Amino acid sequence: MKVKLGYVSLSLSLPPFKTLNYTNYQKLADKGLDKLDQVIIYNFHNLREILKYNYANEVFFYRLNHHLIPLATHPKVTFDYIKKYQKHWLEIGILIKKYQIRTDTHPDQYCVLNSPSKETVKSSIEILKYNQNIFKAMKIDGKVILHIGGKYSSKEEAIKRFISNFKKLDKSLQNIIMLENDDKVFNVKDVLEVCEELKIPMVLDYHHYICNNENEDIRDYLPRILNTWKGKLIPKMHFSSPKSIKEKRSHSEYINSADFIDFLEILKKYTKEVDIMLECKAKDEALFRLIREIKYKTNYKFINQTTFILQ
DNA sequence: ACGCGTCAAGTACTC
DNA sequence: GAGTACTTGACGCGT
Repeated sequence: MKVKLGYVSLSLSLPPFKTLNYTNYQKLADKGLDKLDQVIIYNFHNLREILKYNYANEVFFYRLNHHLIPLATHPKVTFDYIKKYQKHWLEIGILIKKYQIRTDTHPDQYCVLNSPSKETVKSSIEILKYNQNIFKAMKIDGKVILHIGGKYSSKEEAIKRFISNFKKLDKSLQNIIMLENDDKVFNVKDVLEVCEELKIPMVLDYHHYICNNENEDIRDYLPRILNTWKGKLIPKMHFSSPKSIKEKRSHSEYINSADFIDFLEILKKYTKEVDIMLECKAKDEALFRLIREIKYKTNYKFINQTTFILQ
């Protein structure tokens, strides 16, 4: 099995992205849009640096920070974040393609497609379109990873609403969405069934599976999960370690390498290839530490810094 | 330079 | 009912 590892959003070796929230934007009055422009230009620069850093360190799997363009989907702030920055988008897109970095996005908790509130669904669709727009502007095949959403007292109804709202989306939007099991409500079985019905890929989050399961054996589900990727893309999964036994839902700074290796040893019976996104507080440092430990503990054959093969 | 309150938005949980 | 966690913690203000 060939395994490629990735990390999320920020490198600890590089500066963070800048933001501008609505309150501060308003305080700036007519200078608000100028400030926003400065932040956006800075973030483009920062993202280019991160991509170069990834390439230099042979990281080929990366999740974009979705606050690259602050206030992009705010209902009261309208500005052109595509055409005006076309040159920047293309530059970023060219880097991503040149470096062959698999890139995805993961909206935050406000993107809830199955909400009973029409307004919430509407703004969630706006968030999805933002993601679609930026992928288009970069001319890359990015994907958005979503959760099913809230439970609202009935899981069944909540799932039905998700499916119904999903089917109402433009086909082009449907095509970029993948679903991930969450740590509280929608477990592996729930999400798998939805993915099978909608014929979209399922991103298995192993940490969420540990937090939220009905004592099912993951081995029983892996063939079906991997089947949702057949003929589409290399399967993608998420892995992280719990902060502590007490705070098991929180992400730890680093990956527990023994758990990770155990997981790989299970997984290798089911797929020839997988891309695994590590979700750790220590970001790329967690990735590099995990690699050091894997090299020490196993005889996996490394193709490059972050890609290896296990028999 | 640093600490603290705040931030557009949803949902679910604890106290 | 208020506070908090989720997440990508960053910004601005007061000291």
